[in-house]
Amino acid sequence: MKKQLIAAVINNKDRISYINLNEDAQYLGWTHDFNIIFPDGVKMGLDLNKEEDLFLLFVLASAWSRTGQWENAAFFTTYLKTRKKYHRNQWLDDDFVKNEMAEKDKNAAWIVSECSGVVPRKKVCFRKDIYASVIVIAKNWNIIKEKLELAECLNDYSLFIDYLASLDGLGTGQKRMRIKIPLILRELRCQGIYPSIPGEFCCVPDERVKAASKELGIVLPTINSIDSLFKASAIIYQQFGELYDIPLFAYKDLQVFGAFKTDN
DNA sequence: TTTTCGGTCGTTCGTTGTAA
DNA sequence: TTACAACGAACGACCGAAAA
Repeated sequence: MKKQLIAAVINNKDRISYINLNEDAQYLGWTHDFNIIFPDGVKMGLDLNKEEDLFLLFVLASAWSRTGQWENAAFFTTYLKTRKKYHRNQWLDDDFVKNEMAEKDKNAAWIVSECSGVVPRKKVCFRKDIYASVIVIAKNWNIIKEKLELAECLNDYSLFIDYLASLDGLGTGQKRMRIKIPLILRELRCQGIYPSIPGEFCCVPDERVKAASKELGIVLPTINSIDSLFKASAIIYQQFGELYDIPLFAYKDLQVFGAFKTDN
């Protein structure tokens, strides 16, 4: 069953936007290529060597750390990238943020109409509460970078994880970000920025992934702490290795395509 | 007919409480 | 301590009714 799922992922890499595999079926990361294409033909992606794109990675993770379809977070990040709204100073300016919030619906409609590649399943919406989170990232940006570098130096990523998980307001309201922290680590690992990040830290056990795990009989702990989060991540990594959580995330989409059938 | 409004439902989190 | 279920927050999606 697991082998069939992995085979389905590899065989359908060109049909599903977020399955970014190279010729050797090596996973390149979600942000390597969003498969969202700008009118000038340029493809949306993040180059995490660049500071502004690294900033957007955190924005993506925080935006994704909320209810709603993943396309919302992806298009929000795409919008910020194409309009060059990825400098921390912009987000420390109240008027800039107010203006962004006031025009969020217009901007969401605009970016979807401009781009091709990914067809959102539902109407794309920029949630009004993500703006406060971008401000939190901007305010703490220098420390975030320091913690990341320190973690790499000491080869102890729990320093970075614990810090990020302690920041109020990266989730909805004053809540913290948790479930998408492994996404940040995975992208940094996949793009070779910090290759020493253990793969066990890199799998996201979100609702889609948990539901697929359950159907496949992969038992994950209930996630209500950093500890249980990374326990779940490690189990997924054990199962799918360098494909991380992608097979589980893609499970339902592959079934819809008829690319993967369950026996029962 | 088209647009706006209002209420309900669904979702995906993080947190809290409880029992093993 | 650890594991798990239940809860509540914070939205958006959806749909039908009312207004324009």
